[in-house]
Amino acid sequence: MHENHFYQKVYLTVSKIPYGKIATYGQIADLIYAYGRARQVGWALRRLNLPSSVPWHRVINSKGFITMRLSRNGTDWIQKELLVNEGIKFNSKMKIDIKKYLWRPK
DNA sequence: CATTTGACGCTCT
DNA sequence: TAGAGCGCCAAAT
Repeated sequence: MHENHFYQKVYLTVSKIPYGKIATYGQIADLIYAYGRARQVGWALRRLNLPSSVPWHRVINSKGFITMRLSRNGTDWIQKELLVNEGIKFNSKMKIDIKKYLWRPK
């Protein structure tokens, strides 16, 4: 099916984010030539069965926050823990300095 | 089949 | 963390 192809491209691109770096949903969409489909990138990551070899935790929203939602069933907090383990700092508002950690693929 | 929801993000106010 | 409105569209209801 077509959407599976979309998901595979998401996973492949997310897998390229280096340790200690982060990317945004919109950035991943851009990289797979799916401009405007940031929301679907989120859907693709939500579908992963954890633990996963795909570094899903390195994708955050464009505001520099992890999207905290009850419906994530705790995976939002797991995401924070994984990022902290990679040396990523959060300020008192739980915001990440995107400029400092953003992955800039060459 | 219709409507709502949501791991998004941009513009305008 | 401003917040509302809108476009996006797969999945859930």
